[in-house]
Amino acid sequence: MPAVASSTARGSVARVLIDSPLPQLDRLFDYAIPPALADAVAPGVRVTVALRTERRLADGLVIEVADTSEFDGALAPLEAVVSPARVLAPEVWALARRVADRQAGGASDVLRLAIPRRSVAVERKWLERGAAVEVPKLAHPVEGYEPGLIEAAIERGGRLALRSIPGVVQLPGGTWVGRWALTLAQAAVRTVIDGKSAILAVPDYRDQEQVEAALAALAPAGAVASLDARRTNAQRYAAFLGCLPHPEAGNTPRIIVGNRSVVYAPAAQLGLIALYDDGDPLFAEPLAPYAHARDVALIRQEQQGCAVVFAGHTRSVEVQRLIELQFLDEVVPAPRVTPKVVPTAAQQSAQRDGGRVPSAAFRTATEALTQGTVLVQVARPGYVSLLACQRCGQAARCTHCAGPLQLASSHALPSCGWCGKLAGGWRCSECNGTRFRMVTRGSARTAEELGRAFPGTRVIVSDGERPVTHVDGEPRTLVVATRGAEPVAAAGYAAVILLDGERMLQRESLHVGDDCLRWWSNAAALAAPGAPTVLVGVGGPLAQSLTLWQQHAYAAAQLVDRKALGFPPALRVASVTGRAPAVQQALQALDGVPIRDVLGPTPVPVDGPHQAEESLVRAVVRFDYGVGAQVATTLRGVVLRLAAGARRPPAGQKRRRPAPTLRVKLDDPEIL
DNA sequence: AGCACGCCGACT
DNA sequence: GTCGGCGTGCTC
Repeated sequence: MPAVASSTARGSVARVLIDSPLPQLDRLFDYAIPPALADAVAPGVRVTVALRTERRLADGLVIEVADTSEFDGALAPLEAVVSPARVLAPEVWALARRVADRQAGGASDVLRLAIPRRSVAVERKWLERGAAVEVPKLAHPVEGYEPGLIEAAIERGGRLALRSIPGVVQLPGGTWVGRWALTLAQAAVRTVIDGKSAILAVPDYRDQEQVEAALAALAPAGAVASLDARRTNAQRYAAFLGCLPHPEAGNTPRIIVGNRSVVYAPAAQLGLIALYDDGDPLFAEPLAPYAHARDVALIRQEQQGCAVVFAGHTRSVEVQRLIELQFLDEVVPAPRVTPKVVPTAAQQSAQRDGGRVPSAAFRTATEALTQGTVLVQVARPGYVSLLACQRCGQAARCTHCAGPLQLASSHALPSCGWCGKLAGGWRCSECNGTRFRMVTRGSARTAEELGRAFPGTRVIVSDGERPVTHVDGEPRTLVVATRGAEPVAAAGYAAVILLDGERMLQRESLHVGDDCLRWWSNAAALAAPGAPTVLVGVGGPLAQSLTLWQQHAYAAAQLVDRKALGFPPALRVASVTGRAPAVQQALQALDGVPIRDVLGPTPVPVDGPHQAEESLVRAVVRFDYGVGAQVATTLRGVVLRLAAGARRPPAGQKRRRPAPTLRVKLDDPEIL
């Protein structure tokens, strides 16, 4: 390759991050800027560079333009500048680097979430025309809280845990949205009027639609950008470019709405990041390095001094911890709004509904149906379902205790719901059949049953597959929705029946309680003022925190438990998965680090069509927040060393994809 | 990941 | 002699 001597001319060196998931390449490489490209090279532009040979080209991003290089060797020249768009803002780079370091991962993997794939046509249009950005003229106070409190926090870059106001509200256009969405929109509008951008992150697109509707009522369309994964890449890229400072138009504050990855958006003059319902598992990034949007928001708050707001009807244990550390300030609605929630026992069901609705809930629903629409929340027809003999339909029973057999997941052995024994060689007691059939009571079945129980009623089903976003709220209408798929009813529901509480609680997970409370609270928040919410068949502290609308009390109690057990978020965890020697090496490397303890290594159950030969083990490391950085860098070092030594199997052998030698996952919510 | 470099066995 | 096998190591 034509080597260029280390140059000392002004701005002649480009520091480039190579777009690669390889840990060995997760650092900056210096390239000489050929005079022909000097005008086009700037921090944040996409480039192509030669890697080791002229023929091997890689994509990269210019991080910095410098005068000299530390590299003692001849710098290779930049191959080309892909486009003049500066897609990586300096502050987003700083964020990505910090997030990657914290998660023991690579910055390129983080940037994949921050920068959409390039679309040439979209980019050309943007460069030619720019984006018409309008700023709302009228400031709206953030209503329903102590006047000026939230506005002041936004201005000073404060950190808030905001209890959302339950209920629904009608927007000037006529649409009804959750009251929480209006709060976020008002806060965001206030932020742009102050000359700063706002990022609003929501779990899914149905939440996003509500926020967008609320924003449409308060701000001109040009002030809002939507960056969700549901759009085509071209649409996302167009919205993304719209947030960037335009070469001619300059940068204007925006309101940027999206799902978990919107926390990386290139917001000009960032003033506010708000997350709604941060306990929703959708905020946990499933791609390496698995950074949670909540953590990213907190890092960005620290780096950029913007305000951060965690809003919702429930309180995640993580946010509760931050409140107790006085890192977040708690803000409650003023005046307080409390839905009317009544718990009821599961027994004494009415006859015609398939035995599902207790009489108290039945009476409530019957009465409410004359007034308006009633919401019935049911569990998802998931895997906590009962089993029956495939041949004769007889319910499958445990051979030891005659309890009902269940499936915990798609590929688990059936087990007894009472004694937990695995049902290995099960045979039907009636017909000696050996195969199962799942008996689920999904939303459709429930709808059918309820239709019979409430004659003359229109039944609308909303579930994950066919979600309904809005219903008109007319009387004699029953909405059967799986948890999380509840439509917004005009003027709010006349009653909300939370039907499958008991079944939802059967899932085994560290945070079933938190999840259930979140599902129930979000449904209860859709009720009309004064309309009853009936929680069926659940008692205890969980039911109490819902009926008193004091979800924070449950979170506080949970945190006490987690502290006692040494579970997150009382401390942090890292899971290390790989073949036994690799995991061993990782644990040895942690020898000098003051971690709490190590659980395992234990064999990882092999799922899917993988060969059992590649048996993997996993160890879980527990440590205090203070040593997080040390743990992350240590584990990253091991990943790096192993990556260097990793070799593919001898040629000619079957071509299986080489599993990553070591997978490190920090703060995995599914752990333990 | 790729790709080149390097150090041992069969060859025109 | 040297062509080319694939184990090793690096990428400005």
